[in-house]
Amino acid sequence: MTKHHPELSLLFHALADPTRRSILTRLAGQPARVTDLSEPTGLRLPTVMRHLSVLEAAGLIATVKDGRVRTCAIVPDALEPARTWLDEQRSIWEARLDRLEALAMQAMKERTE
Amino acid sequence: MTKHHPELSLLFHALADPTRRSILTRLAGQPARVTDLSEPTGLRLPTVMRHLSVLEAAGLIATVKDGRVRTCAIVPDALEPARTWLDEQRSIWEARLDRLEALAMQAMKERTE
DNA sequence: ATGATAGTTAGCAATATGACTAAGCATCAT
DNA sequence: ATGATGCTTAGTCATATTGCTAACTATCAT
Repeated sequence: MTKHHPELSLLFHALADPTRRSILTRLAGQPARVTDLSEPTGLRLPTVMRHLSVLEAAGLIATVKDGRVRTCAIVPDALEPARTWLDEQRSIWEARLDRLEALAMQAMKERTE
Repeated sequence: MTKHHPELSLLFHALADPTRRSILTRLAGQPARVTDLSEPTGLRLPTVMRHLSVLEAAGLIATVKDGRVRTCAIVPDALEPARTWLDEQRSIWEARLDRLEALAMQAMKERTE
């Protein structure tokens, strides 16, 4: 157990920044050039580039350069590992709750005997 | 749009660290003392404390001190905001895919005319 | 060929992160 | 009352993050 999941770390880290999340939601609407992403955020181009490379390293976006224009788009399935992990945890955490409940019922039962 | 979600940032940031994820899965099994969490990770107590305070700030765990022992436990619903955000994104991203698909079909249709 | 446009690279500054040691404080057991 | 135990605080260190400016490269339009 306790596996290393560098992929998950990259993903969650990428999602932890509000600027990057807003870039993602922007790209969810439609692909965009780097400059298009710079304007609404009010950030300079190099700063946006940094965020894009973090997103790309996490597999959340893909980019292609055509002439001097780089176009960025979301990678639809990229969120799956995060979702999967959250779901796994939820089921484990719920199982724990069920056990607690069972213990509580056992305790009540014993008290009435 | 483009709301600030400090809560989400804290959550994702907390989940981005493998040590913290392993602490969470450890706690999912059963509550534990700080020392119990220190041993398997091989980290010193102050380091574990730091991670615990990050987890607590994100609302992922709750701790109580009884005598000199602090007991840590997961907060079952704490992952919900993350799950909700991921689900929202997925539905938006999928809607975008549907639109792309519609466009592609339109293009094919026009080509055959 | 010149200038404007789009992106990139390099480097800086402030702050945050993640680990540690050393020392302190508050119990608990004897 | 004393020592061991469990946590806490303070302070250090190395590295990473997030923003910037300035200077560079590559393309496109004229």
